[in-house]
Amino acid sequence: MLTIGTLSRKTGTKVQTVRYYEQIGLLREPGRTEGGQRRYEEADLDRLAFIRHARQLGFSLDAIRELLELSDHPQQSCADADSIARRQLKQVEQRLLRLQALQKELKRMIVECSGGQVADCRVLEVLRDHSECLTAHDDIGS
Amino acid sequence: MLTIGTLSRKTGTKVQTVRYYEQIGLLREPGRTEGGQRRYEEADLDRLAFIRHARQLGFSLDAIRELLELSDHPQQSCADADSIARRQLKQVEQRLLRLQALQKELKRMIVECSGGQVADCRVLEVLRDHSECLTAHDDIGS
DNA sequence: CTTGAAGCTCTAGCAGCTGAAGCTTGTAAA
DNA sequence: TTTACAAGCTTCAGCTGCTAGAGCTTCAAG
Repeated sequence: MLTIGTLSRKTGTKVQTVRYYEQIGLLREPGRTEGGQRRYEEADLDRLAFIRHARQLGFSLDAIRELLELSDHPQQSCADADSIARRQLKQVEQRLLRLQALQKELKRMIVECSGGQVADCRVLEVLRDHSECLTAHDDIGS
Repeated sequence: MLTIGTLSRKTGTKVQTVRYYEQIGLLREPGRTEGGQRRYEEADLDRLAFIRHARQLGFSLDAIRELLELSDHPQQSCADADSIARRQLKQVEQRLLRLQALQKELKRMIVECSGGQVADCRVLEVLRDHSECLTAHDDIGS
């Protein structure tokens, strides 16, 4: 019999977020006290921990839904879970490439301006003139 | 006299997005034809290009607002622009670290499951058991 | 003069939460 | 047993940065 607050504390999830997960169907509707407060079981804690862990690894809620679906049916082939993880890895690697490009660009922008005026500011200059850009960055970095 | 479509094409911004930038005050309200269609000048194109470029470098719209504010007042010291860029770089570097950790973790998760069943799936196992995690990842990776 | 692309406004929706208002319940100490 | 107050509840709105769609009007070329 765990309160929502306990779940929240044990998993580092905000109380509202727990309720939100219930609302979107990631967590089941738990039992209630007579007064209407939620009371959870250990299994709910595990499930929430699973969700949070997956979120920390960057999985979307939809991907997590799939993963939970899979782990609820242990007979199936695990190829699906594997492919979800691979998809995820691919995304992460793409983001890494983009961020590395941005890092390079930003470092290049930041030169000592030691009291100079905005008119001569390298930072603004680089932003103003895309052609100065070393890196082809055509997508919005997230 | 540029149409919104021209601006859109030249900067790779969706038409809706241009109107959105106007709505939130990043772009000025342009002149209109008698029929009510927007007509822009070259300066608007430059400003939009600046905005898009900054977005591509990962600056938030708020940061961009500040940068535009600065570049509109060329007398000022450029220390502010520099510090915005540095802040941005710091953020990028933090994200990089996180993503690198995630990449490591995901790679570790993905082992050949060669037709195995979900019950033995490493991917799900790792997600289920946080303690298997090599990396301390306590924040949500975006 | 007609056609069709491109423009317009307005509204709603996406992910993934988060905060606040205003109320009720649970629990532990006095 | 009463009372105080933390923690729960629901509902709604808002965040970022767009994007899509409905349903209409305007512009420009042929």
